[in-house]
Amino acid sequence: MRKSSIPRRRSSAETREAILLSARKAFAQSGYDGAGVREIAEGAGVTAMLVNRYFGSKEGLFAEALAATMASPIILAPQNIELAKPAEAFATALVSITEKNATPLEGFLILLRSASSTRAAEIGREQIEKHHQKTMAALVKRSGAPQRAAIALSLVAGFQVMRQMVGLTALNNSSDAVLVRILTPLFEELLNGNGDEPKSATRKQGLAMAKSRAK
Amino acid sequence: MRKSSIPRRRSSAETREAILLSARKAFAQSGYDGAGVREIAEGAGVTAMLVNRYFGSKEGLFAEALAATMASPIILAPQNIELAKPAEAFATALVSITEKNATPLEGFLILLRSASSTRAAEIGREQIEKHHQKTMAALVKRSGAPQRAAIALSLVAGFQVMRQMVGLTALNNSSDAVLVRILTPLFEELLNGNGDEPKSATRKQGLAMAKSRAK
DNA sequence: TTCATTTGTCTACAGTCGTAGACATCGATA
DNA sequence: TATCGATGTCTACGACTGTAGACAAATGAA
Repeated sequence: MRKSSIPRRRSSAETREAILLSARKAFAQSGYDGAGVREIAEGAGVTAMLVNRYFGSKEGLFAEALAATMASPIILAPQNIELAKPAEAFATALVSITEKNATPLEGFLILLRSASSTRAAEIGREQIEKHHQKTMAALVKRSGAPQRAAIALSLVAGFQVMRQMVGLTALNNSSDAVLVRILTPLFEELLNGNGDEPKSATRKQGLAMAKSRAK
Repeated sequence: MRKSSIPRRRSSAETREAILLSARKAFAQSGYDGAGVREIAEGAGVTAMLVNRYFGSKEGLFAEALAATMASPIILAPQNIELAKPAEAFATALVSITEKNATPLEGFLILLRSASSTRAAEIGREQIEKHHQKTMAALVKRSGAPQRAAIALSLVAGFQVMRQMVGLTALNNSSDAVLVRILTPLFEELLNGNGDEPKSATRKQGLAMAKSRAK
């Protein structure tokens, strides 16, 4: 029986978790090919071989790390899309999440940076489409167009890429408020849709002229 | 004197061009780390060492290949942004360019797939910001906000990533017309801007809150 | 204490990478 | 024909990679 408060040097679960955490960081930063097993292991305070002992192979580790990342609530802040002003909440969440020293949206980062590896890309697509269905369900239901949700996802991914991966100076040197102000009407347009017009009370001030053109 | 129509086995310029072309393909498909010099050389019908002879190193080859790709007119179809309906032209160009069997927007692909390598990311940022200035100059000038241009660029990049790299089914299975219809008002919003309001007095009350949140 | 199980490390191997240096071959000119 | 520069290949090296197998140490139960 385990009554001691100091188990062994480490419990199996703790080590697993430490490796997964290190793997998430490393994959997000360097991609599937770029992140080395030795480097991941060092980040978790273990040896490279132990990683393979726990996850079978690097591929297995990648699948688990990506799944864990996607499942975490940080991505897309899905709890916000039910608010009264979903577009603004969406924009604010996206901007704050991609702030300079903020934790990256690991899911997208891992996915994008690993897309060059064929096997990793397959795993990634499965994960993102599964997650995509979950988090964007409300959005799809409202607009009735999965393409709309997909394009919203594209904007989120692109913004994150340009701000966190590429590091465009125009995005890094400007205040959050400016970015939110630009992004909000975009999300509004995406959330409300323009093909079907179920709700008229939704205020879209800057959108009137945009809508007139879109037939 | 060179009167013969058959020069040598190959002229220096031809070989250079062949290597660059092969490198663009390889980098777009596999990223900086993923593409090997031997593989690139084989695609050009030469040996790996000749690549280094022409470009000094893999890093030098990457810089030139990325510059050549960015300079090619395919990316962002910049000639269209001067049309009467720039937003719609922009959306149409983006959708048609990212069609299933279309030539990928190599510039972005190379950039994104190579972002894991630190050195490659630096080169890429330089290139994209240089190109960004050129192609988006009109857009920036009109809206007066470089952030707006950067976010437009984000949307373009994200859309391309999701359609060509990730291969989201919602984007691949839908008709071009639907995608254009969704994208057009977004570009319109980005092109027209709302920070400086030249034409309409519609103000934004949602902005205050956004600004208050983003400290 | 004794012993088996868990937790972890060390060494090594086969492969790939970028690339340095020596060597080969062709084309035009003298 | 003889020669020289341009064009290109061959071999090899050191540094990496993922991971297989043998070994070590700590833990809990007997």
